Amino acid sequence: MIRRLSQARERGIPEATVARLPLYLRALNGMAERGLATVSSEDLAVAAGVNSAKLRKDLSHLGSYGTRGVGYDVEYLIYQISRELGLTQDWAVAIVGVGNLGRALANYGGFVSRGFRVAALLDADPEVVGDHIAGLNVEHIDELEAVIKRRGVSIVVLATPAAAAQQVADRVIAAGVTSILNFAPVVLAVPEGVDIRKVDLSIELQILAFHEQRKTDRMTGGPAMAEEWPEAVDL
Amino acid sequence: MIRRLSQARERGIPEATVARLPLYLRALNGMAERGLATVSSEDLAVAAGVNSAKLRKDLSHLGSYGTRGVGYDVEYLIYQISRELGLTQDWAVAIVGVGNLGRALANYGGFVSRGFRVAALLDADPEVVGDHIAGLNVEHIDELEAVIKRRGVSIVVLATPAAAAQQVADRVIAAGVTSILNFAPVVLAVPEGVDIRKVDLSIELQILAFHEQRKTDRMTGGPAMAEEWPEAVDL
DNA sequence: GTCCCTTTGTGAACCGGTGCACAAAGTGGG
DNA sequence: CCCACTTTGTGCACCGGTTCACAAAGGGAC
Repeated sequence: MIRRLSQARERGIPEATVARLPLYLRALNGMAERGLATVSSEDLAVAAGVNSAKLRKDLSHLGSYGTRGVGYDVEYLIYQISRELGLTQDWAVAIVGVGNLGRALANYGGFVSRGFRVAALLDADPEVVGDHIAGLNVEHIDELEAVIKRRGVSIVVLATPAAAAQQVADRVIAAGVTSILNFAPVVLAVPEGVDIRKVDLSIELQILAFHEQRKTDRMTGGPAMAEEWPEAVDL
Repeated sequence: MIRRLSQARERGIPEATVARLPLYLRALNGMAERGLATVSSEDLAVAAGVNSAKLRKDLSHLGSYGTRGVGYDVEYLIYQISRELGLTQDWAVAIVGVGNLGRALANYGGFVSRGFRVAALLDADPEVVGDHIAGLNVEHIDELEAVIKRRGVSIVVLATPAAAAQQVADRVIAAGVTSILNFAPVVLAVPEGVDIRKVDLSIELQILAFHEQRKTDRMTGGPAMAEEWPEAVDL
């Protein structure tokens, strides 16, 4: 029988909460560095840029780690969030595609600091295979399955051209990887049980452009008047 | 009085819809290249990786651009979405911070193709100022306000170290920019009316790690047992 | 021990977004 | 012209997530 912990810590933390935990963690680390021992939900919420009720509800999903009238113990909360996110273990990450972006990712400091270790760099271009980047030797894509197995890679970052992404994804999934961070501008088709997260630089800019256009429209006059589409009426 | 358009095209497209429009646009461009004249909501939905009812509802927010029994005219829909997103005009983007990431962004092809033009690169490090990257001369951060004004920059991409991001943000906002894409791992404080979008590589990985941990936990046995926290009971 | 102050944890209303399911609208064949 | 078929556009029920507001819990002073 499983020992019942302090309280209702069911399996199943809301996705929206999971996405904010790293934010809280970062804020807490800053506070720990500045020597704060405890922090209130209000202060932590401000530091993380969210509302304090939301923060408390988020933390309540992990357990009851605060003290009423006092706040949260910074170190203890850091430990709890880290453990929940799985950052107390070390994750081997492989980056496939060593173009400009892949290189930037390989050199990005934010990974190492959080339990992530870039364990391999792979590329199809014989020109870059053999290069040394961020202390790693770039290996040929043919080695993909072997490298994943040998180094215990469990997360793969795709920084390949769009055309190659699906086929690389298929291979890493066949090799047993179930977590992929995709920077290629394509919608990947993956089987049930594989987690994909997508980062798309151009989409982010397009969303900004939409709002920017709205703002300047509002300045200059009526909505959607200046650039009327003439053939719209005939539809 | 404003001429009433075909139908209920109120100001205010749901945020979730806006975030998907670029996805549809990309899928449509692929179809246009392959010579398709029309497409059904079902086919377009599959290509964009969403459900077809959602797609139809999204498009209905722009207007009634489909033909029942037939589908959507590919070219016409591309035009409508582009116009709605503001991609029919040309946006001057400045990238601040020319480290690994800034360089990768400057060379990223996905920007230019969509009405975005990298109009300036800026950095504080005298070592990189004067370098030529992606056909542009890297300018000193002291020139920030002048460059923004002179080149009509309306969107700024922050690729600086975390410590510098807030202060650069303050300056670009003071210079009149109201749209910022932030890659620095900090929560920026900005006044009302300024749009910030944040891309955080390390957060994405942490979310993947969370799910990956869940998956492997489920394999190996009980939830959260192997790594029990011994001091939890004393709280 | 009692009272007052602070801050957590959460019930409940609310809100935006999703997906089903179907009526309305259009096409094409005979 | 009419009927059978296709596909859009949307009303409605549902769901996850946010926010408010407050009771419960702990700390500290006296």
